This record gives sequence, C-alpha cells and structure tokens, in this order.
Amino acid sequence: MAGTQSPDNQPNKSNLDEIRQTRIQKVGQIKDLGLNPYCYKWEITDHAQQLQEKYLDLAPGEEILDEVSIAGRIMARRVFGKLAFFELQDETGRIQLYLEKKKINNTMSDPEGSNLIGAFNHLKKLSDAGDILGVKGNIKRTEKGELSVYVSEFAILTKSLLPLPDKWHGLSDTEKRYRQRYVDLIVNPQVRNAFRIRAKVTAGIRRYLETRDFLEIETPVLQSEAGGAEARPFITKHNTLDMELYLRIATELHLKRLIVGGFEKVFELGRIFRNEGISTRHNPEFTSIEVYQAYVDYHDMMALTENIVSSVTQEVLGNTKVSYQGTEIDLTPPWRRVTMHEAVAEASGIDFAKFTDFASAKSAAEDAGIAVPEDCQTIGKLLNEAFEQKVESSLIQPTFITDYPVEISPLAKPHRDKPGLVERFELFIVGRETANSFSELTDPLDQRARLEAQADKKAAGDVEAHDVDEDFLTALEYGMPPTGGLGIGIDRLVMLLTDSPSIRDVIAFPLLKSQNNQDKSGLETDPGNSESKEGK
RNA sequence: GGGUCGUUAACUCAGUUGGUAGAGUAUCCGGCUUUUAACCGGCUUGUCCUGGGUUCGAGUCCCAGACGACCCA
Repeated sequence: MAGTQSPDNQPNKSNLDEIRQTRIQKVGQIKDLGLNPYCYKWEITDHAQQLQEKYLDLAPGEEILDEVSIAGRIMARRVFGKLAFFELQDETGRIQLYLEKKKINNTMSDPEGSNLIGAFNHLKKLSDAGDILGVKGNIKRTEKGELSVYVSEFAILTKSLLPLPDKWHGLSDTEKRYRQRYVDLIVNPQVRNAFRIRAKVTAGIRRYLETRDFLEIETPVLQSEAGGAEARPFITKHNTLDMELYLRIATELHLKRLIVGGFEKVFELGRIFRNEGISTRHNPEFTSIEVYQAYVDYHDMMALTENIVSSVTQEVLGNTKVSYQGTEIDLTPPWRRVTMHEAVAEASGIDFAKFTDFASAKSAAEDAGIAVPEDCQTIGKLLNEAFEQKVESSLIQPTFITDYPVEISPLAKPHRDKPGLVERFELFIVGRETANSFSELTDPLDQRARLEAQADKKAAGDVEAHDVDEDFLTALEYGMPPTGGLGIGIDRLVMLLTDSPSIRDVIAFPLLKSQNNQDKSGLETDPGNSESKEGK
C-alpha cells in the first residue's frame, strides 16, 4: 500500500480493475455467508446437450419432475425482480436455467449471519457471467419454448474475476484467440469442436492400426543426431552429459531400427519439431504419424493410406465427402494415382523423361515459365521444381503423386523398373502435401552413399542436411526386411476435416512471438523461411 | 526476406480537412415473475501499440520499431 496516497486518489484505475475488485469483494461476501467461492466438487447427473435431445418433444409450458444436477459456466444473465434466466454452458452445449425466487428460497435455507435476504438474492447479487455454477432442479420448457432447468438449489462453484468478451460479438481478435485460447474456447463453440474432432482423428487412427496388430512404440525426441528428413532442427543441451542434442525432425530412423529388430508392424503418432518458418500451413512443432510394415511396398502403403484416411473420416464425420473452404473433397477410395513425370507433362507440356542432358531440360523448363534456382543442377531436381511450381497447388482432390527422382529421396528404394527414380509417393489434398511414403531403402551400402552425400551438403553449409547416422547404417547392415513406410501430417488432415484455413486453428496453443522481447538484438536472427524436404 | 492490411475502453467497433476521446456490450446503482443480444432510467470506464519528428496543436501527417493477419519467396 502506498501510504501517501488516499484510497480515493487512484490514478490509472481502469474499468477492468474495477470489475476485478468488485468481484474480489463478492468472493469475500460469499465467504462471509459461510460458503466457499472455490468449491471442491459437484455431482453431475446430466449434460446440456443430452438434456436438449432427451426432452426435445416436451411442449412449451410443460414441466417434468425428473431431478437433474448439472454444472457449467454462466454465459448470460437475464435478471428480473423475483425471476431470472441464466444460460449455463457445459462441455456439450448450453441450457437455460429458470430461477425463481419462491422456489429457491423454499428449498435453500438462509445461511445464518447473512446480510442478504434469501438465497435468490445471493444468486442475483453475487453471481456474474463467467462464474462456474452447479445447479439441481427439474426439467421445464418455458411458455416461450426454451428448455430449462427449473432450479431448486445452486452453488457458485468457482467465482470468476475477469469479465467475458462481448456476449454477442465474442472474441474475434485472432492474436488474442491464440494467446488466450482458454477464452477462445469459452466463447467460440466451433473452436471446441475442432479439438474434439482432432482427438477423434488421432484416437481413430490408433484404433485402426491397433486392431490390425500394429504396435505403437515411442522413440526418442532428444537425439544426438537429427535425421529422417531434410529440415533444420532445434538444438538443446544435456547439462550433466555436456552433450548437444537435437529435437527430432522425424521418427523414421528409429522406427526402422525396430523393423530390423524384428517387429513387423510399428507406428508412432507424436510431435515433430522443425526450426523453420511459421505460416498457415507450418507450426514449428506439429504432429505426424509414421507407420512401417515389413514385407510390403509403397503400393500397399497407398492402399493403407486410403483406408486409414477414408475410414477415420467416415467414423468422425459420418461421410467420406468433406467440404473444405467451399470445395467438396471426395475422400472415397480409390484415389487418383499419377506419376510425377505424367503430372508435370500434363501441366507444362514437358516430358522430362526424354531429356538426357541437363542443359536442354533447363532451357525447356525456362521456356515453360519455370524459375530455376541456383542449386537446381540435375534433371531430377528440375522435375521437382516443375512439379512444385506447375502442379502442386492444382491437386485439390486426393491424388497420389508417384515415382520421385532419387536426388530428393535419400531414404527410398530405387524403382524396380525406372532408373533414376525411387518407389515413393506423396499424397496431395487441397494443394497440400498430406502424406509421404516409400518402399524403404534396405541396401546399407546404397544408404551409406546417400547419407554421405547429405553430410557433404551439411559440411558445405546446408542447415537442413545432417551427418551420417552410423548406428542406423549398422542396423541396416544386420539386414532390414523389405518394408513399406508411411508418414501422414496429422495437423493438415485435421485442418481438412474441420474446414480450418490455418494450422493454428487445429493446434490448441500455436507458437507466437513473445510479446515482450523488446530488445534481443544480440541474438541471432533466423530467416526461417525454408520448407523442409522429404521426411515422413 | 518482400508486399498489403491492421493495432483506439474488458469485448466489438466508429472517429470527418490536424482543433476537448465516441457508440454498443459488459460493469455499477435503481425498477421489473416468461426472458432468450430481455427491457426502462442513471453512473462509470482510455499507455489511442511503442519511440522519435513536423506543427501553436497529432488518434489523425512523416520516420523507425513491436505484435498480428493474409499473400509471395
């Protein structure tokens, strides 16, 4: 307390402070009544949505004596002299509370020493929108047709100190929605629904795989060498071991070790970290599932991808057709399959398979309006550039692009028929890469040569390349059975199924810049504008 | 990294040619037994994102920066 300042003379006293102070006073008044403004429990018998469904046919004015006990947050208050209507929101939805002075005061005794008269007045004076309330009562549909709990008993279970956003406009400021997701969740029910769907998707995928005898095995997040994708890793440090560690950029290399060890069907659904830019499609931490199955190839993985995605979609949405940003996406199998060469030829008129030297391929590409970057020095990379620039964004309906150049696929097995290509596919939906899969490379000497080429790139300064994982090569030398591998981007799949335009809409707490990093000029600035290649 | 737009009360937003900072909601006080964005009457609420500059005077104009959204690389 500032001794020199009188209580009346408080500069900068904002309206928010006043509201908060008023509510803190109410906390005191509740305690003075011998009640606890932060209760321990409330026995719940029902939820709002279930009651709305159960009593759908109850006519206006009708009352049913079924006793219910529910709890939730007060979202709206309409208070009359001796009557009040509250809207109570629980996880499932909302239901109106019909609060009548006569009924409440008859069933709830007036606490001793009260300076308020009657329980109804306690409710009227001490509750606010935002408080967590527990109520008991029976069911009644009001004359105006609103299903209500006709309350006989209540308790303020948790007193809220801060006001809710505008009851009509809600919270629309995107930054506040992400920074204070709890407020977003309180006032925007569709946001809660997106995370409900997300949970059903991950549970559904796990169930699908577990019933087919796949094992989920957890592999390290902290690794001494990042690998399994071309991406810039986060670097951290173990203090006692005095060892630099990386957060994983993929789960690939460890899951393959498990296949070497004798497991035939494994997967891991978990968090991946990539130290890259942030956009509507990228968050530095995101969720992937990688699946590995011995004795199958990438054709089998295509079927598996179709089956997982379509069956989970059916399970979660009751349909395999989804509407995404105004476009209907049909996820009913089978999906279109087209080789990368065919797709590029279709879009640009150039058949890259017929070129034998880079120079003529490059001039043909440039004639077709394809920008060729400096580090693009092979026909295979040129093909990939052409694909990214001319094809990718047009792949709206689910499409498997197959048979990638070996240069951009260091972990995939050479194509059994097509020299220079590998047995790989990526799945595109609404122009976004959603899954990636190979017939896994099992030849340890070929794998060594490709990883050493990556290590050379790292030595030359490529921050997305990594050193050779010798232990992984040792595992391959013991012998890995023929294996199909698959990675699916869970966030992008959930975006599709929730009709979300941004990845931040499906990540509960997306990464945002700190608001008070005023001056950190000594720190390295990260361009963070690169997108990772390969990797499931 | 580049571009466009934005940042004003707790929330949603106005703010004219540079001339006293506004509305609705919420809160608070009073009234009310059928409301559902309840209604009626009254009161209160500001780091106009930050820092400079121009000017007699800046929410408004100029410069730099922070944060966010979208697009591009």
